[in-house]
Amino acid sequence: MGLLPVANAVPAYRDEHLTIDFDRQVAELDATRIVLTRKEYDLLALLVQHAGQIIPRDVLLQRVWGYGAEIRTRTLDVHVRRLRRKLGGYADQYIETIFGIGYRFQPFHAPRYFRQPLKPAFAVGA
Amino acid sequence: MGLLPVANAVPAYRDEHLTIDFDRQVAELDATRIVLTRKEYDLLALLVQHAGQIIPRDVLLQRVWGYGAEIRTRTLDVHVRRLRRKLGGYADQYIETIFGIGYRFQPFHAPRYFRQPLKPAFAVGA
DNA sequence: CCTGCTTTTTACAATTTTTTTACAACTCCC
DNA sequence: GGGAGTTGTAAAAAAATTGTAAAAAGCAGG
Repeated sequence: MGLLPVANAVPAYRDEHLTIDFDRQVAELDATRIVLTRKEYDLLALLVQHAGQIIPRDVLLQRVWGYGAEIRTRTLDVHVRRLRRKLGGYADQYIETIFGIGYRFQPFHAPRYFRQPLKPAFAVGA
Repeated sequence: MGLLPVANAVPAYRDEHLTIDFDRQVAELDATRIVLTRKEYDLLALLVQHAGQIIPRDVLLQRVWGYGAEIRTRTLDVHVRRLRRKLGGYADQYIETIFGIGYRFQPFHAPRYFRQPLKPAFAVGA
């Protein structure tokens, strides 16, 4: 008699502060539910499901919004901002901006992003 | 044991204010019978039998009305409204709207679905 | 075919979410 | 440091969803 879609059970994401139940589409931060709108959830879920990987803007816009490369919009930035707010103080720990490329979700303890200088930059003195 | 075997005895729902006898298809609010039409009862029963779970609109329309995804109607909203009216002052405690998804019945004391005010994000660092 | 009740539709108001806009702030490279 | 390009942000505008009252449509029993 199972009538509610419980078909494909995707394992939840969980770390020290954040839990995301992909089946129930529910997120918790420090054991308190954070209420996400659909787009917010979709975006967060996509990022978290690829934790540690940089996801380019155009991929996010394609997967969450269905937008093609020709569309110019700031809605991704705005949604990232709202997500970050809802992630409270851990926001920048979790969602990194990869300048010129896109965004990356990192588990709480993961090493942060540092851009690789193109030149070896050995000039120590100054 | 029981001299009068009850066919399929589904345990009734019961909380501080509301009782629903699924076998007799009868509901009581604060010990007073509330008269429900068939559709109203079907809808309430489905929600209550999955108390705590969000049930999407399309699932409700499928299960109670037999409608497929292509049908566009407001009858679900109207029935929810009438149910709420009959649930008196507890209405919004019991039947939550999950925007963009569907509805959820919550037992009287269950934690509610509400949006916490996004506070200005305390500096979390140690 | 009336009558009373239930259900659905309609039309619009209210609410919530999403997108756009406009500008500030930032990054990178010269 | 300066400038072009990118991202952050608040606020307004637009779009989508839900709430509601009232009319219309169905449906049984007489």
